Amino acid sequence: MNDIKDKLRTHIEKMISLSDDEFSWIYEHFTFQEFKKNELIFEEGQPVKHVYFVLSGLVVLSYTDRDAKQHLISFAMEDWWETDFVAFYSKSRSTFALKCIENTKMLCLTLDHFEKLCATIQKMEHFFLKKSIAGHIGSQQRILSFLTSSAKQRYEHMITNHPALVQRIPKSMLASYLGVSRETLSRIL
Amino acid sequence: MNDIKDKLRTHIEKMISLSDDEFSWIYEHFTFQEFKKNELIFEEGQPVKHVYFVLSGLVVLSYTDRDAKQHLISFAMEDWWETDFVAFYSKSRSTFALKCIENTKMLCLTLDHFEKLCATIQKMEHFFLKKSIAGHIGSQQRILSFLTSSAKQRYEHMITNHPALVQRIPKSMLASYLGVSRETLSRIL
DNA sequence: TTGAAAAAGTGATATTTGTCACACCGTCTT
DNA sequence: AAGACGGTGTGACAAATATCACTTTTTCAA
Repeated sequence: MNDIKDKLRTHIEKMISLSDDEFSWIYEHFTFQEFKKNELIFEEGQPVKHVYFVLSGLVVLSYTDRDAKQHLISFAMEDWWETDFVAFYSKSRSTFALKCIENTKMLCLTLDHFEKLCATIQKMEHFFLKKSIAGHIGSQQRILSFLTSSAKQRYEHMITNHPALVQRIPKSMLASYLGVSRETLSRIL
Repeated sequence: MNDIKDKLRTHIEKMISLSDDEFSWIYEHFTFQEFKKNELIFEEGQPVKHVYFVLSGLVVLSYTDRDAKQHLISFAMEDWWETDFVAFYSKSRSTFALKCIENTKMLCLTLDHFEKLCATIQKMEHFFLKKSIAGHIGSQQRILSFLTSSAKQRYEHMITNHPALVQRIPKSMLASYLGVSRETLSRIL
């Protein structure tokens, strides 16, 4: 249990510093959950009650279009925060699914607790602002890669920038994340 | 001048509420700047000292690749915040250029002032967190459009969701923003 | 008013990528 | 050991999009 607390604390303290009391109080607002490989955390049409902090394992956020084709929006591994942010913040139903690629341990934070943390400890609002900005910048970089790069270049970019992630996912998933067909990715290699 | 103050205040108060004193103090941290059509606000390689709040007009954030080809990352019109966020937050040099498509009036906020506002008035940190989340969600939607949609569908999506913007920019720019060639967009219409 | 520059349309062709069909391989279960 | 299944590779062909060259239209300033 203490390694879980440490993991969250170390993560938050990369950006802000907290007293023992502050951290203990913060930690009380999270719940722990464990999921097995291939298990669905939530799926399309369901309410999204939490934002998830990944302690270990790997999850993927996906969208299924009218033709039942799956599109992978993002992966989240250790130290990442993930959820369907639209559904989470507006307390509405998800347009995405969140699924485990590996056995995964997560800390879960409800919107009410998220807002309570932000309102009570300003440093936490600051922390989440920084996280959100980083997320925004990451998304902008991905958009730029769609605008400027061929499928091959996007693949090579993944290999150099996220080699650990590439090792852990089947190539068919990587293809979907990169926005190319499985077959095209196979020929690119 | 008062219409400028009102514009900013109305914008911020859509999300949080402020006393007259609070707003006046906040407003003092901004500087006003006016640019002409086609003027560069900053370009690749320059430091980015401000985040810009667009009062009126239209600007575009762009990236130029090794082949000197321009790619349009985002547009910002009235009530939008824009800058090269990487360069702004890290006080480093820009990889993007910010250019005026129309005569544009903006309010400018330095990083130091941004941080001072956030640190002093928690509501402002809350405001910027909400803005950042909205930006992140917008980027994720755009990524999803690259994953799921053809050029034609992306174009139609723009027409229905940002008709005002489409009217104000040349089709060649719209093409670049959508990630297709000018000629392909022309044939799609 | 007119001429230059910018923006937009179009035909011909090349390139990239998707789709479908099928083969191959390893793992897991029974 | 046999069969089922997921993941992957590949050939043939179709569809989408890029590129190049050129024309037409629009805009705007001298």
